Amino acid sequence: MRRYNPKELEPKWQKKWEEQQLYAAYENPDKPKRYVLEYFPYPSGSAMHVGHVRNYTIGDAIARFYRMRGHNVLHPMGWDAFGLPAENYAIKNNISPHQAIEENTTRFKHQLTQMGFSYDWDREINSSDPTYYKWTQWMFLLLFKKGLAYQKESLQWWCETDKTVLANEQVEAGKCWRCGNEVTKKSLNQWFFKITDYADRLIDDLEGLDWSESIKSMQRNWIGRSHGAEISFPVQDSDEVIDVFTTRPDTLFGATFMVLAPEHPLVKKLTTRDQKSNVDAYIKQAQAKSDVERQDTDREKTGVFTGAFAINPINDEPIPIWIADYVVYGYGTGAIMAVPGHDERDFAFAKKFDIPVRFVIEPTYGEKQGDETFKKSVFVVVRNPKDNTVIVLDWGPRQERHGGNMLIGGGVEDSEDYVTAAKREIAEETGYTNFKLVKESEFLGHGYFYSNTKHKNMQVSGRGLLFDLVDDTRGDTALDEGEKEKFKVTWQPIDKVASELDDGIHEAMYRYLVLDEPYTGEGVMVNSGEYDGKSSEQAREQIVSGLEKKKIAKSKLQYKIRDWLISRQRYWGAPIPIIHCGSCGPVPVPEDQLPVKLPEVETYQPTGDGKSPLARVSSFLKTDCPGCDGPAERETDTMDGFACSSWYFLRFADPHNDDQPFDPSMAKFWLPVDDYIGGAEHAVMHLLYARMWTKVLYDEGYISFDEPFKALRNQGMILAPDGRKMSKSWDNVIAPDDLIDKGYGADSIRLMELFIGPWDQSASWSIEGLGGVYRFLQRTWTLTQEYLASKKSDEEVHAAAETKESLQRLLHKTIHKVSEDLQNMSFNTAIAAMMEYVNQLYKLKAAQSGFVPTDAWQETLSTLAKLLAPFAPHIAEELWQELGNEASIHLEAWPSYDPKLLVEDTVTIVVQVNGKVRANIDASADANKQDIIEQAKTHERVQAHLEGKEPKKTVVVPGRLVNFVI
RNA sequence: GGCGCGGUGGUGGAAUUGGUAGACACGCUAGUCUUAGGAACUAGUGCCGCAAGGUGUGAGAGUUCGAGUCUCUCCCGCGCCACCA
Repeated sequence: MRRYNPKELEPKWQKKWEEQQLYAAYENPDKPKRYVLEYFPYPSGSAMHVGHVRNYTIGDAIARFYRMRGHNVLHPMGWDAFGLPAENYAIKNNISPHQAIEENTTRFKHQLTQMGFSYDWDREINSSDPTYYKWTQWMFLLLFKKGLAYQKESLQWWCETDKTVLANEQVEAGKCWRCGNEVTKKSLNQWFFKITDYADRLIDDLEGLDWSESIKSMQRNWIGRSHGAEISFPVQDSDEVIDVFTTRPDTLFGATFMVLAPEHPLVKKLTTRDQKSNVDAYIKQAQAKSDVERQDTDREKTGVFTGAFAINPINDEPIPIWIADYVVYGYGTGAIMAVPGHDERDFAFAKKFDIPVRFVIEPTYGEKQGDETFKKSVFVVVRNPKDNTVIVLDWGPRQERHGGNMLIGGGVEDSEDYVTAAKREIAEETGYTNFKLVKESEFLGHGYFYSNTKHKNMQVSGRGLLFDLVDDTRGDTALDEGEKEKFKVTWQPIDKVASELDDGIHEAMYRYLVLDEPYTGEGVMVNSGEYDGKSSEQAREQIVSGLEKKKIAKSKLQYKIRDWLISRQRYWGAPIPIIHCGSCGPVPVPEDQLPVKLPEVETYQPTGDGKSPLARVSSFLKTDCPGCDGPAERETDTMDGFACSSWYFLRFADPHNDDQPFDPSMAKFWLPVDDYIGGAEHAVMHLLYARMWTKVLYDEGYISFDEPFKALRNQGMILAPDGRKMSKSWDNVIAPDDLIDKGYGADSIRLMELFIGPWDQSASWSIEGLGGVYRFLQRTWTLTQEYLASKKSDEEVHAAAETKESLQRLLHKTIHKVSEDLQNMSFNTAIAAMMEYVNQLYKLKAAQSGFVPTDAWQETLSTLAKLLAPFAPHIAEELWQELGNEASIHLEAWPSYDPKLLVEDTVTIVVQVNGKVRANIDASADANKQDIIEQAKTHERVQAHLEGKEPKKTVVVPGRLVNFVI
């Protein structure tokens, strides 16, 4: 009998498939199309490990499944060869990028081939090839002509290690996405793509996409749209105006100062003579801080007064203008109106610099019912400074409009002031008598609730007061017997209380009195002139529309996303197709002169002087202006590698086109991508850029869809067996090549990648687990070989109808399960189902001591091979052909199942007594309820638990269970 | 702090509309066979218990004949964002 030897049979089939062009994609309109795409790799590392391989295994299983189901599948592969990853690899290994790409793509392609992935290699693309980047440059010119590419001198992220500027998206927590070193800022003249023009569409169109919620939210987060208003504050005794952006125009009356970012251009103009030295010193100090330092939220607020004042346009009040580094220049207008009463940062700043705080919104909580009885009230916190605890009244479980954890509270009598009332309430409700007033809230709180003691709807409005316990002298409470039981007096640690309080007013008061936090929520307007009494939501609209008429304010959407900076001061990228002419300015390279080829150079190392190495190549640099024929210079920066990957999925539809980036009819045929598979690391880089370019092409009429990737599948990471990320520095990298060498074979690796757990969850690689799936393949192999051996012995076989039927039932059940699971991408359970199936086949074989009848076994084993084909294509093909088939299994139709064979004649019914399983009985599938109940009752274990009693109630779920309730 | 995703044996993980919790695999235990090898095969394996039985899906409550699954409260872990006005 032949031994299972993947080392021999896998390369054999890989070669045959290649010769037969088995996986070539054709535009056949008779079949439904399916475009399955995995992120194309940077050929940057020395090799791929089993973590990378998972991505392609998932894609290949999907591609093969749909191919067998009669779809016209496009499953291409290429190389993201331009850009930092590839060039840094070359620098590190001291070779030219050309050579690095050549070597790495060869190695990667070999790795992919030996894994047996079904790519149409005829469509292979390489983004560093002139036939490709010609069209990347064409795309640049398209953006340029649309006014979506522009040049600007500005301060940008600069990576000193990689010696280039970076886009915002490419800086993660102040570190370069490639080398992980801290970035600095540098001012250079740079090219940008105007992605901000697409911000709204990039957010809104997420809605209809089949993407994970987490990626969508990352993109929304990144684009950072917030709704608010821009308001102009005139500067006192000056013609200057300070514009601010705020999401809370309703707090305008509470603005008691303004803050400009230290970099704000108005700072120099506004600063008065006597403040100049302070301001200059502060600016200098702010500049010295790294951006990472500046973003540290826990830092204490710093800032200085400019000496100037602005006029609050809503009430003409002069308010001081400060500068502080908690205001960032890049967002909004780089200036804010500061409302310390209703913003935590402004509050902290105001406290530190003794700036007045004005409260203009009072918290409200609860629904107003309309029939409330009004009561002037107090909300009282009693603190024990000795152990930092406070009194919380526990009114029992929180019900709809009463109960829960509360502060001390109560009504204020006509003869009392707030303090007197509060003292009385403390004594009455808790018995404590010796305490002193510490703080009283300047604002009121308004609560609407149902009083459980008075049995009616109440409105309470009043102040919050904080008392410190002097000693724990405690007299009797003044409660009726009935009242006493309604709540308990408890002492709780100070820092735990706020979120436990069940009433919004109590919480707001507590936060202000004890935690020193301002009120940032919604509420009712006060100290706001004509807006007093309105809700803050209402006032927000009305204040803006009122000022809008006077042209002082306008409602505005503000975004965090910045334009995409695409210039790179590096050699290894697509040259930006622009010529700078002294008289014509920046002129696009005429389309017929594309590509602007990357010149061969002796040294390509980045210079670090803010210019790309191309600036040293005079033959490249010097050219004639296409406009006026005068002497001119080429742009020497290259494009961000992410530009190349922003349209590659389109090129796969028509990879050899010399006249266009792609034929629109081809794009129309294949796109959008149906299944896009890759890691989550591109959430806000590639995926955002590619969506933008797609929208540009859509707007220009080149394509008929405006989202490139219908479904996005982010596979989970494969970790090393030690649970850490695979990395050379940890020395825990597992390469598929080694496993293949050891004899496991690509099929086992592929199976393991999927069986290890749900495809979208990360998992640690397990060599023992790999042994498990290998054993499964071997068992499948041996079963088939034994069958073939018995067939050849030419014995007379007796077709036992009963066995045939059980084989068929088992088979159709398995087809059903594997098909459903594949459809739902439940690869791990699909594989489990096949394992179970093979285990059962072994048992059946043993039970009948051999393979009878032959024809049913032939069908069983051939179909098993088909089910295995998307996962383990080599062994599936080998067994298929050994079973006597000529054509490739991968051209076969996916097996279908007969629903009739899924229905069992007899079913196992669970018998429960009081919900606990007591017995299993077998009953025919169509038995009626009464029969089943009778049958269940007679079971001895059931009888023991029924104890001779008649069930109070009997629940029957047909075909599943009987439950007797006694 | 905000948003998103999770929590099931020794381990990775299974469980249609609520209906036998732990499929499948790893590991472990015992056995069979063997050129005694980290092979193959057979049986067992949530926990407590000799057993009958009890108990069990992060914790607590609720709905239900019945809850891993639904509702509420809380705890823990991971990811992303965060002085963004």
